[in-house]
Order: sequence, then C-alpha cells, then structure tokens
Amino acid sequence: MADHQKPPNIYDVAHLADVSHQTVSRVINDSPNIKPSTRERVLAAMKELEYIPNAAARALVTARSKIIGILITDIVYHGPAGMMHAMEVEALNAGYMAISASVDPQSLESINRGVENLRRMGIEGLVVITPQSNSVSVVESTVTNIPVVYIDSPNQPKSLSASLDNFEGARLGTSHLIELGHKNIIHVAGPMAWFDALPRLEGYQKAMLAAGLKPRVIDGDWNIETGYLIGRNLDIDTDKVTAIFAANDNLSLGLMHAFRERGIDVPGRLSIVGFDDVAEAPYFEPPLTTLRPDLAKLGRVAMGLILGQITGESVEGSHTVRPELIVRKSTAKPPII
Amino acid sequence: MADHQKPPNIYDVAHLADVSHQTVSRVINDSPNIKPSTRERVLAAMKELEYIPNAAARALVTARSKIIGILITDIVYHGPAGMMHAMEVEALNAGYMAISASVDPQSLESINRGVENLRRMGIEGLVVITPQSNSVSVVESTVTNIPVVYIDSPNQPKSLSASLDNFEGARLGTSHLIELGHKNIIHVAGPMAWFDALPRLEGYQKAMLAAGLKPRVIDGDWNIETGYLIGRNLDIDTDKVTAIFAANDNLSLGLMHAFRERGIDVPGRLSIVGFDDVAEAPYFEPPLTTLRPDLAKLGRVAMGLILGQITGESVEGSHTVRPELIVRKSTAKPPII
DNA sequence: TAAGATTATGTGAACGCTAACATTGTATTA
DNA sequence: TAATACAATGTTAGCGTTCACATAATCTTA
Repeated sequence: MADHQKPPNIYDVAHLADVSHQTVSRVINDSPNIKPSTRERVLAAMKELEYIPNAAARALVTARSKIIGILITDIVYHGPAGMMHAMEVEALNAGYMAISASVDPQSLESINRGVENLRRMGIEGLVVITPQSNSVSVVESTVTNIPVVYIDSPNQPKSLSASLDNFEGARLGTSHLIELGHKNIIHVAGPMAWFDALPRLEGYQKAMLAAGLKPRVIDGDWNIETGYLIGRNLDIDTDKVTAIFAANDNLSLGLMHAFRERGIDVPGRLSIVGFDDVAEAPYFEPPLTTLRPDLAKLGRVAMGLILGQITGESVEGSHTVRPELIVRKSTAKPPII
Repeated sequence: MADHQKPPNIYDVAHLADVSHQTVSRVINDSPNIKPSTRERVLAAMKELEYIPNAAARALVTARSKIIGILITDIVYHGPAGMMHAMEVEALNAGYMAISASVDPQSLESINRGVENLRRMGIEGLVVITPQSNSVSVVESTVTNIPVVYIDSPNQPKSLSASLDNFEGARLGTSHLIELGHKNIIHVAGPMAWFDALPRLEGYQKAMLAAGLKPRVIDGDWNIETGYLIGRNLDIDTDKVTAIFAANDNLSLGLMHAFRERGIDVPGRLSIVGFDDVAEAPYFEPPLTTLRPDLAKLGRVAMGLILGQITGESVEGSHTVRPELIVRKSTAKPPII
C-alpha cells in the first residue's frame, strides 16, 4: 500500500554503479570486454535496486520479442500439459518465452483471433498444434513472415512439422496382435477429419495385408461413448473376430465396457489394443495394451525446429516421433473358436 | 523467400491515410472525436498495409504490458486445459493476454525462475495455481508491487484467492452415502501437503459427526496405484465397512480395481464416491459417483479477481466454487451384513 | 456575425533499451 | 619512448508508441 514508485531503469543502475548506461547494458547482455570489477559493481547495483530489464524496451529496439507463440487448436484431446511443459522448457533454455493461445478449431474466426493476438505480442515464431485438417490452411494463409512449425499435421513440403509416427505405431500394435496368432482383427478408426486417424488406419492395413489378412474397418471417433456403442452392437461371431485395434484408448475403454456388459471376456475371447496410453490405461479392466506416444519429446522436437528456424540454422523436412508398444493384459492369444 | 521488409508502423499508415500519426493512434485506441470519414480512411490504410500495432512500443510508453502471468506449480494433476482456456478467454475479453510458466513445485529455484521470467515480460498481474503448500510463500516473498491471486490455496487474509469448495464437496459426497443408509464410511485421504486434501477430510468428518457416525481415515495420496494398494489390504469385514469416500477419482479407480480382483462387488457390497469427475469416470467399472468441480469457472473467477485488482475495482475476500455431486453406479444402499 | 465552446487534428517529447560509433585507458611491440 | 593494438568505457540516436499540449476546424448561441 505504501510506495508504488516507478521501477528502476538502466540509468538508475548506471548511476548507482557509477558507469554509463551502456556499460550496464553490456553487463546485462554478457558483452565481452568488461572489466570484472566493473561487472561486479553493476551486478551489485542491479541487485540492490531489484532491477529487472524492461522487455518491451528491449523488444522495441531489437525488433525481437523473444517470444514463441503456441497455437492450440484443440484443447480436449491434445496439447496435454506434459507437452506444453516440454516446449516451455525447451524455449526457456534458448532464452525464449512461450506463450499460448487456445482456439476453437471449428471456428475460423476464433483461429484468426488467436493468431492475431499472438502476432500482436510480436512472436518470432509459431508452433501450431492442430490435429484437425481445417485449421492448417487458415494459419498458413494468415501467418507469413515468421516461421511456423506444425505439430501433428501431415507432412507438408513447404512448412516444417513434427508429428507422431502414427503409421508406425498402428503397424506395431496390429503386428502385436498378428504375432499372437489373431487372424480376424478389426480396426475401429478415428475421425478422418483428424490427421492422426488416417495413418493409424493405414498402419493397420499395411500390417494386415503384409500378413495376408483382410483388413476390416469400423468408423469411429475419439469418444468413449462411441467405443461403447460400437461394442454393444458389434457382431463378433459371424466373422469370428478375435481382436480389435482401436484408434485410441478412449474407444478401447468404451469397447471393453460394452463387452463386459455383454459377458465377452477380454482378453479371453477378444484382445484389444488401444493408442495413447492415457494415465488410466494400466487400471482399465483389464489393463490396456496400447501405444505410448512420447508427447514431451514431440513438443521438444517442434520447439527445436522453430528455434532452429529463428536462429537461421536451416532444418529441413519433417520430424517424427515413434510411439512405443506397451503390452498389458488386454491382449492374449486368440481363443479356439 | 522474397521480401522480408520491415513491418509497417504507425507513420506508414498515417502517410497513406494522409493524417498525422497521432490520429492513427487515436483510431487504434478508439478515441472519441474522430471524424467517421477519417477513421475509415485510417482503417483502410491499416488494412492495406496489414498493419499490426507494436506491442512492445505500446507497453514501453504506457508502462502496461497487457499481460497476465499464470504460474502453474504443478502440471500433472492440476491446471487442466479447460481451466487454462477459461482463464485465457476471460483475459482476452478484457484486452489482456495470458502467459503461463509451469514450474516444479518442489524446487524453489524453479519457482523463482518461473516468476522471474514472467516478471521480465512485464506482467501486470499474476495468477498462481499452487495446490501444494510450499510454493505460496516463495511467490509471496518474491512478487511484490503487482497483484497476485492464488488458486487453490487456503484463504490468506492478505492476498486474494479463488478456490474450490473442497469442504462442501466432501460434505456433499459423504452425506450422499449417509443418506443411502451407510454407517461405516471410510475416507481415503489425499496427501496433506496439498491444500485440497485437508478440507476434503474435514468435510467428510463434519458430515460424519453431524450424523452421529464415527469417521475413519486412511492416509493416501492422489495416485491410482495407492488406491489399488489400499484396496488390496483393506479389511472391510471386521468393522463392517460398506462405503468409501475417496479423496479423488484416481484413488477410487485403484480401489475398485483391487475390489474387483478380490471379488468384492461395487456397489453391492461396497459403495464408493470419488472426487474430480475425470473424463473417464462415467466408464469406470462401475461408473463412478463423484464430485465435479467446475474448473473453468474457477479459472474465470481467478482471472476476474486479477483483472479487478488491476483496473482498481477492489474486490475483497476469497472466492469459492462449489463442486457438484454426480451420482452414478458406484453408490447404492448398503448390503445387509 | 463575432465570441465562445466544442470537435477534430497536429506537434514534440518521452518511455527504456541497444546499435553504432567515438573516445579513453592499458598493454604490446618496435 | 613512441607507435600501435586492443580492451574498456562513453555518447548519441532511434526503435514505435502514447501523452500532454497546441492548434485548426466546426458548431453554438447571442
């Protein structure tokens, strides 16, 4: 309540340390050719005054905000905390600050507003987390003159991207079932408006065809409820289905919930593989075999790409992070039918 | 790849619109006393040049960054996306940008660094999401001269806070069990280093005592695994335990997992109430009765408090958000033992 | 229509910092 | 010791805004 005095500036520090303001600036920026004793005097003065450099002034004169923007076009399924944190740390290590805006992927206006706000802050680069198709083009057309990196978007020649190797993950999961001896394996696919869904489908198909098996796909989305409904209606006897590769853990959870209701034993009668390895997966009933994506790594990679772009180290192509197969109790050898 | 020319400034716009730079500034800031025709000319010029106001320059001269900092001291359990999003939107509506830093609550250095980084950006206010005890004092001593609001911290007379009404939530959940006819209800508590844990315990106790029942508490933490271990070892027969109020959904999930292994029917033999209403709760086996906190609202409230502080509308005291009881299948009348 | 009030616009300075150049001090070499 | 190099520091200007003030244009009202 007492004194809301103006915060100290570089001149105040200079005055106290009895040097020019430029020398203070040099100390702040670790310039060479500063006498150690001088540096210490300045440092002491900064400490005494509790001096904090004014980011705005610096950004104004250098034309570099030291801020990276993160545009999150979907909040529920993606952009989990771990990934954000990883990105933040990566940025910080390079002297950058990360700032995020979450927008509604369905609304162009929302996306535009988000981008606009980030740009107003003077971001030097942008990471776009956009698991859905429509958002990309909007961003692409809106944001020019700063580097952009996409997470989870399909590889686009013109722009950089970091993505999960969904194809390989799906192949891995499906192969696991095939190796156990399953022949009739269904894939419950994710929504095709999402980038992740298609390569997961393709990875499944690839593995099936490679083993001489016939792929069979049921359309789904990412919701537990959908898995549940599919599970309730699925006829597993006609085609002697013994395994399901679901496009994500939610679907798996819903499926298993339905099967339990129907008295279909997992994995005795039916094996299930999910995708995502959500935190609860080990405690599903039964614990779920699934693919674990290293999202933190994905975030790090993406941030690394952006920083590389900014500092001019040209990095090319698209970078991919491979998920790991986590085998739990939801998969077993097929029953003899 | 073509022209990386310097972005246009206010003078460029002024020139094109044939007015002074100050008039452009007025248009940007919606000043009164601008002739409509002039405004339109300026607006057109801004559009043509794709002019974006330079936030740094503005922040420099106004000494207001229009940025609110959010310090997240724990990333795993809290600060879920929904809350962040709500805060962001709230800030945006007031013309502010939210910027977050996530830090390790165990490391004072990490906390300090996080605060430091935020302050360097010139934040005008700070929201601290700190469900653990130790962090608060650090922030309190470090951050002076800008308003701070705590989320989920205990009510502190000197600083503002927004928090979940854990006490009331716990009372609600316990009362639900009591109303069903349960007498021997155990509380599996959360870790006491977390602010949320104690009021949940107290709310449970209050409800029990009010009904003339004897509280019985088992120490836990927030982890599924812990719930599982407790569930495996719990003797429910000696004391004729018929219900458990767990401090969160994770514990409930672990407990139920253990009970299923042991052949203890939920809710036939044992009723369970959780806390949090995680997304998977409806698909637990059985679907979990739990308390749903409106985290988005909590975020909104907190951001509202900060903005109020900044704009000078003094808001007093601490604000609380009451969770809602969601009754599902994990609770039923007690069995006759 | 002249005086005052009000609306609309312009001018210069300042915010706090760094870049570029200028100057001084100190060490090195001939 | 003088000439030179280089290290250490200082001086000035400018980044793109808004603020405070000054001025010009227009509207009232007597």
